[in-house]
Parts: sequence; C-alpha cells; structure tokens
Amino acid sequence: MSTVFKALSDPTRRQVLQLLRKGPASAGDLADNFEVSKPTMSAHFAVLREANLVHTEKDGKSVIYHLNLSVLEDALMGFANTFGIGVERDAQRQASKRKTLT
Amino acid sequence: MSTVFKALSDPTRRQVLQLLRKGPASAGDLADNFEVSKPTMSAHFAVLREANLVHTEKDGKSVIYHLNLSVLEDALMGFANTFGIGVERDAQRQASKRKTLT
DNA sequence: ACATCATTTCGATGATTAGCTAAATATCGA
DNA sequence: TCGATATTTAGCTAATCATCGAAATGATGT
Repeated sequence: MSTVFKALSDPTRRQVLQLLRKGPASAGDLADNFEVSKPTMSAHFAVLREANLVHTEKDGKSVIYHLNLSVLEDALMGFANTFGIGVERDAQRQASKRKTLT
Repeated sequence: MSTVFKALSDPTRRQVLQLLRKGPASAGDLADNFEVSKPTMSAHFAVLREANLVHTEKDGKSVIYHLNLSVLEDALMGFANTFGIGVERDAQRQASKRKTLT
C-alpha cells in the first residue's frame, strides 16, 4: 500500500503509467517521452515494478513494460472504499475487488 | 496531486485520516494513537495540511483537525478515472467530480 | 568472436524526509 | 501575572531519493 502511493507520488512515474494505458511499451520508448537520463528512468521503472504496478517481459534486446491495472485499481479503490468513497457498480467488479491488496 | 499521494505514502498519515473519518479530533488526541513524538506528529499534520487533506480550527488551547473528504475523493477518483477505474454512480456524484483537481 | 544496441547496475552528489530533544508560542485558569 | 497545558518551531541526525555519467550485462547480427 505504501509502496503504491509512494510510486504514485512522482509525476514522472504517474505519467509512465498513463503512457502504458495505451498498451505495453519498451523501456527505451517510454524513456523517450521524458527529459531525464535512461538510468534515472530505469530507477523509476524499478519503483513501479516493486509496487507491482507494472510487470515486464523480455523481447530480444528490449524489455517490454505492461501496466498492472488491477493492482492500481485494487490499491486506489481499496483505500477509497475505507472512506466510503468510490462506489461499487456490479457484482463482478465487487468480486474481483475483494481478491488482492498490496 | 503529487502532494496528496506523497501524503498518502506514509502509513501514519493514512491512519490519521482514518481516525478523522469518525469525526474531528485535536492534535493531541490524534497523537495519542501513535508511538512517535508529538513534534513528529505535528510534522505529519503539516504534510496533510499542505496536501489539503485536512483543515484546522482553533478551539482554546487545542487545534482541531477536520478531514477534507472531498479533496481525498477528488484526487483518488480523479486519478482513477483517467484509467477508466472507479465507476460512476449517479448524476450528482458526476457533477461534483468534475469540479476540482489538484 | 566482435561490434552494436537496449537496459540495468555502480558510485557519487545534492535534496528531501522522518525522527528526536529542547525551546518557543499561545491559551487558559488561578 | 504565573503556572500549566497544547501545539508548533528550531536544530540536529540518519536514511532515503532523484539525478547523473560511466561501466557492466545481455541479446542480436555479421
């Protein structure tokens, strides 16, 4: 939980997640969207990985990053729900919501 | 936005918000729930204040902290919505949701 | 085997953070 | 005004963080 919010506290990392919303992308392609160095981006990726907000897959020379949307959803909504925020829609969403939590 | 997630990244601060869910409380009463020193708690309160997650009211010797639930909701749901997470319930919630964003 | 490309690790630096004790500020009641 | 109570500020330390350039790792193609 702390690791997720910590990961989300950096604008660069939030934007990486936004980019991944459109689909998986390589470390290099992601990095091209930012001004900072590749080592710095690699560190940001590591934070996102440790928070389980992304997972990776190796493809030749490249490393492809995928968004773990369910982890983001569980953390955000799980926390919101303890405040009575963020409402429920249907039984299916309910069920998936009860499963995991970092 | 960053300030909110930064504030939420600390377990102590998250728990302070949880305590405030039951209603306003003084700095001292809140601090009594934790092991850390009062100055440390005061610093945590300052972080929550700067994120606008709480506001204060002076009552005699005490400072009363109030939860700003709408700020928490707007930040959490606003961000979640950009991922298609966190569904809508009714028109009224919709309208209030469109207003602010940190 | 070698050169190249993609990514991560290493090692360093300056900034920020959480924590503490001690001191300052503010309010109240006697 | 004095003393007690509630909270914050000041000053410090140790740990973590974002950032960099340089070096290491891993995979591909020649």
